[in-house]
Amino acid sequence: MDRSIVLLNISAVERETGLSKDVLRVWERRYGFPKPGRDDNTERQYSPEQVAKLRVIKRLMDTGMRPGKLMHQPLAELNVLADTRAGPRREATAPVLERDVLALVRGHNAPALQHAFAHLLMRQGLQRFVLETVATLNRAVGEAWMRGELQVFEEHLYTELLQAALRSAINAFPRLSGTPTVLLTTFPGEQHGLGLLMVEALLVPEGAQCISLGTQTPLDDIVRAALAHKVHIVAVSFSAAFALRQAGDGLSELRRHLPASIHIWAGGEMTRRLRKSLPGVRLIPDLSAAIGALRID
Amino acid sequence: MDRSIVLLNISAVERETGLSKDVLRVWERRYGFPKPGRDDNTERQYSPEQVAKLRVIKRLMDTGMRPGKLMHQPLAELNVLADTRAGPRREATAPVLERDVLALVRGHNAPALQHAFAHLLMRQGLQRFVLETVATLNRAVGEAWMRGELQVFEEHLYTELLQAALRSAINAFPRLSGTPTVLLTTFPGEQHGLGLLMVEALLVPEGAQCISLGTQTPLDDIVRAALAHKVHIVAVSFSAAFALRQAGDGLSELRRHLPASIHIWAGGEMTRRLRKSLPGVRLIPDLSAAIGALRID
DNA sequence: TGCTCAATAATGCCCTGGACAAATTTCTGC
DNA sequence: GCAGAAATTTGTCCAGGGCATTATTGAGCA
Repeated sequence: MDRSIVLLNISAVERETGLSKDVLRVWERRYGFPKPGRDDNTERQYSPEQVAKLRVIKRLMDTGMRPGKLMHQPLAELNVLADTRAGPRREATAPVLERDVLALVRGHNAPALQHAFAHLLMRQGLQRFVLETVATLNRAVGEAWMRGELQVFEEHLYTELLQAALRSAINAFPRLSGTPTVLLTTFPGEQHGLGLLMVEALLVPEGAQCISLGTQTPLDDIVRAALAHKVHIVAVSFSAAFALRQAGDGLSELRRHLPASIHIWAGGEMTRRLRKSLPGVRLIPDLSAAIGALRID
Repeated sequence: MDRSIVLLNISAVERETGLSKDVLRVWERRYGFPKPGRDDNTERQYSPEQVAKLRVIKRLMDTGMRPGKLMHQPLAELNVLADTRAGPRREATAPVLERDVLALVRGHNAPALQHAFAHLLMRQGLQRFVLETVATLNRAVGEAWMRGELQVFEEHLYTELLQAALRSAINAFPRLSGTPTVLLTTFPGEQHGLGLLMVEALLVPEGAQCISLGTQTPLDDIVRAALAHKVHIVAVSFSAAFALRQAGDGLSELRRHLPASIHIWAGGEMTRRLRKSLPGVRLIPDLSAAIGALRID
């Protein structure tokens, strides 16, 4: 095991940060950051520190901040910003629970974490678990990550075990042939599937029949699937990181290609940043809105 | 709902085909395909037909063919190639089963498909289900897709329901604190998680303790996770589409950063195309090899 | 002061065309 | 028939320019 510093080339940085090569190069030209070293062949070589800072910048931008302001701040300043941004901590809500679960994540105690999820789920029931516990925990995990208190792999383990717990619980419900039928998926480029699972977990107990296509379904195929399965609602989920523009364009496109009788829901963190209104698309900025929407649509 | 043809810009094609913008542009320059139209702003606008052909080309290249040979063939020729490539159909193995399941997929009968998976799983047991049924079905689904007999959304539904079935079954096993401990994940850029789930489904009944991080864990974090969880084996999965070069580099890097006492497994379709040998990395070209490796390592 | 609309700045994405290294295939001499 | 050299193929990177969209600022007005 050697300690040599691992330098990353531009496509590795693209993969790891979600920032395109074009953006990385244009930032360097315009802002002077990141200014990677060059290898023998004059190709960019990014240091792990640069990548770490880029990740934080990306995360802050996903909450609506602009790169010009962030680029020259030292990492410490960025963390302060992140803290401010996070808003007041709601200590009262469920601080003990959050702390306990975060402790398990940080302690790398997979069995205990799995057990904790199962336990909470049983005690609260699926819907309450999602609405109260999961929503809160997700926020806590996101904020901890932003403050640098959580490694990427720790977040991965959290997400993975949570997904496993939700999926098992959903599967335990008998598959009703009830109404309405909801098609769940994300657009190409959006790889976070936890949101889909959470929505499914809310809707299935309401008697809805959910058909999930997983993540990243091409637009054409969403349309085809909606028609083939004769669904009443198409629900698309977006994480905070998803490009606003793509989302807006995609949703309009979807609206144009689906018959008016099929409702479109757009949910997830990103939808709170959407400015322009999308006629014929129902925004579901928070999870509880999903259940409400179900009763209307 | 309008019928206007949907043209895609270059980044949409990148997302939908997995071919980078650079590759799309250089193919156009070198081979004259794809030659998209241009919009008012002289930006590339790809037709759905071009994208469909690109998808087939990509899939053929993932089996080892070279672009220069494929680029000028009409779509029909490519499909013939795909057929040839697929090798002799093993009609004898489980043709009825394959046909039945494929019929359910094509009939968009989600409840029946879910039921079929659950039924087969119960009858065969988890390991046999994975080794015999799932492996065969995956091949059949892949080939059907290549022949154009399956839509993307149909493949998505298949994958999604299969994953749900596997996850439930895995969850049903008591989480043993047994040995060895195996860390499962994929490299950044590899978003197919079905392989991970299949390996987990094989190992858990053997008494191994599996910790899955899901897909796309940065290299550094794989190392950190392996150390934090004190695992004996790190297993990384690659779909056929994964870039050979990246895989090789990444695995060597991983080997350099992990203590020698931790074994590294590389599995998935891609590993069959790997040429150069990777010292200290065990290749698991097919699933049954995983169980064998477990008994050795 | 507060508000609307226009001017300005910030930002992301696309483009061209050149270069090079790694991998693969073809050629050559034995 | 085969090892090794030469040629070809292929993916990725680079520089630097341009433009459309979005956000911010400023001006005029109620």
